Amino acid sequence: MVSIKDVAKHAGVAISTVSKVLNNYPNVSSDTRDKVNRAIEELGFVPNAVAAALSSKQAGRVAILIDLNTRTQAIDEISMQLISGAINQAVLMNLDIITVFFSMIRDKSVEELIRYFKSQNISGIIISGMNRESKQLLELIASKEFKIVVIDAPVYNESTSSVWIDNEKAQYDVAKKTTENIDCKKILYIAGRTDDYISGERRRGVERLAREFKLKLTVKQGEFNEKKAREITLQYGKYNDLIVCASDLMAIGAMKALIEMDIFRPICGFDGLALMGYVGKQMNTVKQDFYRISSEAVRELNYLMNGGCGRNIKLDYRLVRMKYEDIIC
Amino acid sequence: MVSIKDVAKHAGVAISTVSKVLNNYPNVSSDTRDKVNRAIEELGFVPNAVAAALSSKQAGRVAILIDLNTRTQAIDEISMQLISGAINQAVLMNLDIITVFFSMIRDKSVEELIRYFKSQNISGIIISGMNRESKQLLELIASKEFKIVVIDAPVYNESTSSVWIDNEKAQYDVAKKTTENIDCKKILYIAGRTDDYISGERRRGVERLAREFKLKLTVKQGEFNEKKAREITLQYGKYNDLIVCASDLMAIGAMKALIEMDIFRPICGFDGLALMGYVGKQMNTVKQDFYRISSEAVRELNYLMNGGCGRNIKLDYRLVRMKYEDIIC
DNA sequence: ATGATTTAGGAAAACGTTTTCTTAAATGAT
DNA sequence: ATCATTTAAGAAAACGTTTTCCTAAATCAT
Repeated sequence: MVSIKDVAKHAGVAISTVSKVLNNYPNVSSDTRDKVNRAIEELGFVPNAVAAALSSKQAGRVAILIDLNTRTQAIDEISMQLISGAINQAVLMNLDIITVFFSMIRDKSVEELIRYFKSQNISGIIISGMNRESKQLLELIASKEFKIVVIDAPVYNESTSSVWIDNEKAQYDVAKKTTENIDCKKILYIAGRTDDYISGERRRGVERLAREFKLKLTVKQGEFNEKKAREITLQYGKYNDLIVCASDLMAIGAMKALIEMDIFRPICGFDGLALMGYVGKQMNTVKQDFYRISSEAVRELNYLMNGGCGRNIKLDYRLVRMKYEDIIC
Repeated sequence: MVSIKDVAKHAGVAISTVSKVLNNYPNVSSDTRDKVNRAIEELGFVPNAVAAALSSKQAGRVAILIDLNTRTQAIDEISMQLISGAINQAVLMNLDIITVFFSMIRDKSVEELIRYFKSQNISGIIISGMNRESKQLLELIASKEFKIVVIDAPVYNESTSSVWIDNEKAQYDVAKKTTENIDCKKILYIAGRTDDYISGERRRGVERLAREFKLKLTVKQGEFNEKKAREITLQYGKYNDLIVCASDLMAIGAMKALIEMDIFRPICGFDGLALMGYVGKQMNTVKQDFYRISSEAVRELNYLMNGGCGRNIKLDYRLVRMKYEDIIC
């Protein structure tokens, strides 16, 4: 392996000079710079990022945590969007990013998590999908040992930021919009996982709607689970005028149930998955731009790691009607 | 940051002794071992993997290459399966794995690719989805600078292995099975991307079937693109008795076309995506176990990196009829 | 022309490990 | 009891960088 030492010798300069050229330091004459660059070229030298990371005490790496265990189509789509957004932004900002998958760290204690991050020189973390599995992550966030950006949960201290959309308002909006064209007295709400932060928010949104318009609201726990949503709909669907689901996946479950029972009820979902383009029915939903969300998260993490103070970044969403033609590319 | 030096001082031993304890070297008395372990405990010491990687000249890291640019549902699902399988296997084998996304390296020359891998201390690579974007990767494979496992393309030299399923036979099998219950004289085959290795294989499979059973075969290039498959089906679907597609996604496109034209033709797909459970129609397809494929790839890479010689690992597939109940979990 | 300031470039320490030698102590064989 | 062998543990070099400090030369102001 050809090292900086070889380059220095070949160019007839000191190691430190090569390093300065490599890192675009000012105090190098263009003569020397050329000489060094020529040597680099001739020797095919590639700087070793591992050594550089060890040597420089600078910030360290950024990690994005992705849940690998929840195996559903919907999660695949969201995860990949999050990953894409984060990586592209990181490349743009020249950050060393690493994708860490939950299965690698699941069931580990906070200490072990911290261990892992420390051992990997990770000092900035992006966390999405805070839920019951993430209790440890919450502890991690509280510890202030790292700079952290949380997606969709406005919990923060000075070393933590969050990137989120207003789930309460979004749920309200999409449900309201769907009621507008129909005669709606009774709403069935299929809620998300009880201990998910966003579940509470969304539920409050539909509750506010019911209150404001004096609608009868039935709330059932769907756990973000398609099958469960189907069962709930089979049981309660026909007694309601509208079925509001806290996720697209559950909306699909509800739709299947309606088809089975051969009745029609309007449904609305939440997330704006491309998957919705494949289910054959149109549906109102809240389209979240996960790609954008995680790009923003990376940008915010960079801000934190450069000494910025924690804050909440609110992003917008769009109400859309999903159908085949909207999605296919 | 507490380092091995602090541990040594605290335990009253030399640095090298701590290192020996850390790496379970034999020549350490249990007394010393205990002393060191106590110090590690008390100081909350976490070994720095970066430093260790720099110091030890050992094998280096494993990378799995995932394409991030082809933005479709199907790819999301396959990618996530590949990632899951690889990561879980790597954790099991205690390998340091890193997921590298194509967008980070796309449009870069082979030299730059090699640069990247070198700089990241990567010496083993898993490559999937060899196609026109991957020409550079082919060069990389030829270079023998790294140990490489290619998924679904049996190209190898002594430092390269491949993990694959018999695409020719699988395409033959699924198409044959679908013909069995119908009166089939004419087949429309919607092929994959011309320069994809697997496309050629699959095409040969259906050609063999046509030859053996004296069927009229019309082959059109679908490019693994749903929209294109839809268009092809709109144009040629009604003149054929069976539509065989080189991927599930194209099968979905074909299905949409049939629905639009309000005619029925049996269709078969390829891949066994969970997505197929959402499209509302049953379809025969070839189920590939991508999770298993990439676990095997990691195992094989480990074998190569330990001095093993390149070889082909053939995995099996299953013919399945995909429908809602099969998929939902 | 002189002294003060800037600048280019080098020497060497540091980052946190692993690994190779060495040495002193402990054990074994006679 | 002596010498040979094994064993535990430490010293120090190495890995490939970055960074700090220093020196000599060059530039500037007077």
